Amino acid sequence: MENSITHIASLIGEPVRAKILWTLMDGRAYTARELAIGVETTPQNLSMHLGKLLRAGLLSVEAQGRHRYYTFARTEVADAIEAMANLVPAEQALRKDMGAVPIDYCRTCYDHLAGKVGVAITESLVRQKLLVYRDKELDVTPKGVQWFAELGIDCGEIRQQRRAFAKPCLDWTERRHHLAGALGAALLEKMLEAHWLRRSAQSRAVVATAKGRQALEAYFTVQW
Amino acid sequence: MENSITHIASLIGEPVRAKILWTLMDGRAYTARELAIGVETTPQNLSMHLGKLLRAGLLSVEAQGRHRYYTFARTEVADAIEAMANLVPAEQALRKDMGAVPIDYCRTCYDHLAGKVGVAITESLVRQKLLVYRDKELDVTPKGVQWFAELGIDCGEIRQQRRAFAKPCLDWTERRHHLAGALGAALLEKMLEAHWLRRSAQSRAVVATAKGRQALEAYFTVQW
DNA sequence: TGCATAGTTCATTATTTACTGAACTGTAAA
DNA sequence: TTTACAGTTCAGTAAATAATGAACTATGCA
Repeated sequence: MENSITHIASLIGEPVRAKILWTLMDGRAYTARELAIGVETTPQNLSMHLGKLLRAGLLSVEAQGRHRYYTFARTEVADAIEAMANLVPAEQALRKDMGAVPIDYCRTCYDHLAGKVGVAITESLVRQKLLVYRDKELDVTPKGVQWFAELGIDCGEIRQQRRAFAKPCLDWTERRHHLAGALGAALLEKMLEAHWLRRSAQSRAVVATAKGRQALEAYFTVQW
Repeated sequence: MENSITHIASLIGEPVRAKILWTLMDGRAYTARELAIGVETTPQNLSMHLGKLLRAGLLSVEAQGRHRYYTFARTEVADAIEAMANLVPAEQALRKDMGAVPIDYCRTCYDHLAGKVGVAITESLVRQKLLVYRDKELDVTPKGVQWFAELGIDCGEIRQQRRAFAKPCLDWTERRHHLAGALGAALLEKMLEAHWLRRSAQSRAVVATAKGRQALEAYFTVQW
């Protein structure tokens, strides 16, 4: 019923719910049971919290058999959580609070690549002048358009999407930028498709395959 | 002591504190007493809440005689609150919760112009091809650079600033974009300087002077 | 000096809200 | 149709925290 900025902030500002949202930041859908594992609470308590997030329009559910899959209702939710994360002083470790495994090396951030590898790739693309900073945004160069096309990514097509094309996203662990937006999402998708990377079972960590390591070294000179 | 995304969200998610932060969104410094008026609580309760916001690094104080002036510690705080505001469903009125006077006509949003007038000005600049949307960002055209220069605003200089140059900010009341970022702040500053606009005493409302009305009509065809 | 004002601190009370256990619905497999 | 599992709902209880009243510090002004 009641809905306001206060209400929404109070929803995020509760440890169990914050952990739920934090888990969902990888962009995948989770069942209540799966969420309960990372969050460490009882199913009925979790259900109560999910209900609140649902009623506030932050999450959406999709029923599949006896499972109910929860995801963010819209990308703005991830944006808001990101904005809050950027308020946390750098010295303070985020994962301490979130009780997650140390996934600072290679992980996803909502739907794009983050962590040391995400930052390294982004910085390599800038160094190679395939991406450039324009004000506080990122943009592909003509050379970059060609480069992405070789990977099967059509920049013109991605630009049509409603969401931001390519924006720098401040990395929580690295405190440096990695590539976000539609282009960042497309790049991660291609890398998973090409079996360079594989998502791990329960966390936001991503592991590189043997093939992937070679490719990443060749394309971006990412040190392993 | 403790500091995390949960902690920060819970700080924002309390009605009294949310109102404090909301008041400070106009970018000005307020004393505890001034804040108590809009927030409608006792000084000692307000002091408690201000202390919490202070310790979390969201606010900063400056003592001047027996007055203590509170402001946002950094612009990221305003960004985070904005991100939360954008999560509130459109049908829901924000000011209902915040108990403010209806200031949807002409008001400031942190340090730039918002409300009906803010939106009208921004849309006029786009219509006149002085500003253009690039992906999800705004940019000045060569013609726009010249136009801003006539107002005494050096776009090249503003671009040097660390903050975003020109970004569209979703207006809470209008649900349409107004100009934010360094350029938006510079424009408001110039308008106040030229006495086109005058800030009102306690609220975020801004009133146009006779001179200002004429100028706004001439430059932007803003209907009064 | 004395008094009013601005603001804070502290102990106590009141209120909110998250958690617990038990009972309940619906789907899947034996 | 029986058992197991996924998930929710609903009581009561427990824990966290915001508000209250009184006492306190510091500045400004007569």
